[in-house]
Amino acid sequence: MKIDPKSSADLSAQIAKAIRDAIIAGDLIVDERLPSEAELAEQFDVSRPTVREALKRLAAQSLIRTQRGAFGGAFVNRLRYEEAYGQQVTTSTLLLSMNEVSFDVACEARYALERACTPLSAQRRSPDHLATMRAEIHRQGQPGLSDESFCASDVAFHRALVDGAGNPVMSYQLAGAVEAMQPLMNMITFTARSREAIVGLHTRIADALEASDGAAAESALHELEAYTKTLARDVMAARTRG
Amino acid sequence: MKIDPKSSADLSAQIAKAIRDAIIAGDLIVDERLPSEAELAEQFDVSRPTVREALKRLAAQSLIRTQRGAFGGAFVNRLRYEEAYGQQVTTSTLLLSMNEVSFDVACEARYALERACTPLSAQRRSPDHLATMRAEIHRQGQPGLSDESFCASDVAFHRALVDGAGNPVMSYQLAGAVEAMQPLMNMITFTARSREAIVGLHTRIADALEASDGAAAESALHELEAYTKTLARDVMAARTRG
DNA sequence: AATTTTCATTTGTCATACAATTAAACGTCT
DNA sequence: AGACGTTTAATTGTATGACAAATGAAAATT
Repeated sequence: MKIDPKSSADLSAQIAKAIRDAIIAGDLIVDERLPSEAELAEQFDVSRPTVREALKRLAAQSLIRTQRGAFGGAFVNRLRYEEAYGQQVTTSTLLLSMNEVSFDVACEARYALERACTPLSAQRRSPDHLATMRAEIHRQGQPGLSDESFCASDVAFHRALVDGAGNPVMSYQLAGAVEAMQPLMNMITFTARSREAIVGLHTRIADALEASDGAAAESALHELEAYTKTLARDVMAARTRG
Repeated sequence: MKIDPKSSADLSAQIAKAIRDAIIAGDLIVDERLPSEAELAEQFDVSRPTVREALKRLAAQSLIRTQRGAFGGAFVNRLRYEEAYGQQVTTSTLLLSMNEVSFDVACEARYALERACTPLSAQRRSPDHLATMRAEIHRQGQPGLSDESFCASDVAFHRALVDGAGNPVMSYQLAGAVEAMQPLMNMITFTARSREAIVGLHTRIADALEASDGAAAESALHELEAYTKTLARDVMAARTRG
């Protein structure tokens, strides 16, 4: 685990990279304790603040966790799905907000990936998943629900759909695609009429999954994608006129 | 932009969160310069090393970049697809390696998502994408190619397939799913016979995309998934016996 | 006008010190 | 002996001050 003295990069970045590579390569295993900051400083021949900056970089990626006190220190962190979700969502959200991604492009990606889960979800969804979907559908039909709550419920519904596929890797991958869309969706004003249409499509999806009919669910998702794009287009048009 | 003095979390983590939230909320826009470290230290009422640790956390997520010298400082970074790819791949790779995800589960997720790109790729792939795929297929047929190079070429092939969909958000989302599998794929020894089978399926996929036949491409991808799982099972079986 | 020099600003790094936390080791009392 | 509080050593968290290195602007010089 060495650093390149003639590199132009920050020392803390180099040290972070060296440790990160060691973790990825399996030289440092989960829950293994890294040397103390003082020891690392000596090993890399830098000061402790520099080592600390490197460790904070790794902590920001959830690669390590630190614990104070005697027998504390920095430990290789087992990356949990939950933490990975969070990073995925943050990254995806920023990517969408900073790169002028059109609503249609983001929407297309999201629904295409979601449809990929549908056949599996039709086979494997548990009664729990179905119950969650039904509950969210009911919630979406409540009058007086704010647009933001409606969106949040929408995300919960789709998340249940994705989780129904019973593949945690897919759930993780989809988290970014679905949740990162939420800020974009929040720009839409959902009229009673459009909510009714969406609830109808959600019901069709839930029914199809209950009947283990993947194709029907996929078809409803296609329609939902098209309808969502239409809603967004209307919002844009109204905004341009106003 | 405030921090909570009674929180138990590290000050640097709180400060990083405050700035990150400001970026996500749009209070700090792309290329905007943050106050100098000294000013931030004063604003948050902490020392400069603490501020620096916070900034390094943000730099690790590519949220900011720093520049030395007069009129230098920390700037809000435009998150590029390339950087987002990198983080996605790192996170996904660690997730797969640390959570004892079975090969089948990872493989299923990858091919399911990839199939989601196929119909779009069949419609939109450019001659360039096709040429890349053909080139990689040719490469994969070369005798004397190492297993690692074969895997790398495989990734390049599938990446061209995904990019062919012409949706950068999908390409970004898929980067993790495809590249994170590589370490798992590298465990497989590809015999001349199995390479031939894979090249054959790749050719079918390329042909289907050239003919704009999404269904045929999807079908070939399904077979490729099944075949890959079979290969992995054989390796596992051999390892158990040996 | 072009070039060089100076200079102020800012990040990068170092050294040192102290506070806060924590678990183990130790000692005391029952 | 065992339960329970106390000390202690190790380690991270934070602060202070200093200097080096880079960098662009401004001033001085040719």
